[in-house]
Amino acid sequence: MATGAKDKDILHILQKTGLSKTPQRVAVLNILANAVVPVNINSIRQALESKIKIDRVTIYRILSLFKQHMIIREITSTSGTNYFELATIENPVHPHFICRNCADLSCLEPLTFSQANQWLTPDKDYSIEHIEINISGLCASCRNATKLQKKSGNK
Amino acid sequence: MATGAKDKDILHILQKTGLSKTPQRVAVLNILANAVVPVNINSIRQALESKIKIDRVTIYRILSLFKQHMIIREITSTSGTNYFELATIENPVHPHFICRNCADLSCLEPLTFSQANQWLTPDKDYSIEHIEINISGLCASCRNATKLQKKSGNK
DNA sequence: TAATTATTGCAACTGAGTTGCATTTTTGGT
DNA sequence: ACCAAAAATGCAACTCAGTTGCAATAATTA
Repeated sequence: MATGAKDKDILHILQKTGLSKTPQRVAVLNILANAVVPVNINSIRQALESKIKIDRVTIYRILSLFKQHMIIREITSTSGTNYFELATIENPVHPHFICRNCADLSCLEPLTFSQANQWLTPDKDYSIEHIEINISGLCASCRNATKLQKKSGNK
Repeated sequence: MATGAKDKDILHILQKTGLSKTPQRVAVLNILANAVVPVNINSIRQALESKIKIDRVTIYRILSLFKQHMIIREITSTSGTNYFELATIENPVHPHFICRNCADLSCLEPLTFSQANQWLTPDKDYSIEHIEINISGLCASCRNATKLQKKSGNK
């Protein structure tokens, strides 16, 4: 996202959803709103440990709450921990790329829900609520690093 | 898949990849080859506990090995545990549907790797090796159950 | 068949995510 | 601004998936 969201915007989001605006929630939402790439719990903790007292359980609960209220989306990753990103109209559902080497997660070109929905719905016995597209391989930097390693003859 | 794979086919797969054919590997591969839907470790354990002595660590190691040798694909699920399915030409990469209520996983219409690749590749700095599309919502039976609950006034 | 190599089982561990409960903080009415 | 009720947080302890080290066992080969 990296929209440079201001505190005013953050408070507005919480107010709109009827959630009480505790320092912890504001802080977590701040991180999510200013994140360039989706973040996992560890990076949230790390970013907050110098700024505010917050327990990891609290972060889990806040993220769960935000997800319930559709403020954020959860991205299932193969790397063991899940990632989160702000769910706004400006940031629609899109595929993600996960490097199998460094486990870095990045966003790919967005597609609208209805596009994806239409594309892969043969029948409609079930109801589609969430589409998640995860792509893995090697990111540019890991790819180059691998090439260099091969050239220099390292393992 | 449910291709009704015979023991002969199973042994052939192992032989082709140069893996030694231990009873444990044959047993696990048998389950995967005859599974109608992708299976997780727990269902593999359950299916095998009356047939053969096998430790859960061994199952993890066998699955990891099969994945390395491209015999199977791993499906990341939001339900906490991952699923596995046979990776054959007859069973190409395809989206999966996970019910948010009962966590049942089922397969949707397949799409070729190149279709998906072409569709969502804006640039090619990174190298795509694996595409995973997970869709969640309510499956037909959970959807109906929910409707019934609402009608009868239960929570 | 013996020796080498690979595989399995067991125990113990790590790390993500959850739960119960006491304490603290918000909130809403006065 | 204050106080009671309700909600949120912190802490400890837990569950469960997946991993690691190592000794015991089974498969391969010569």
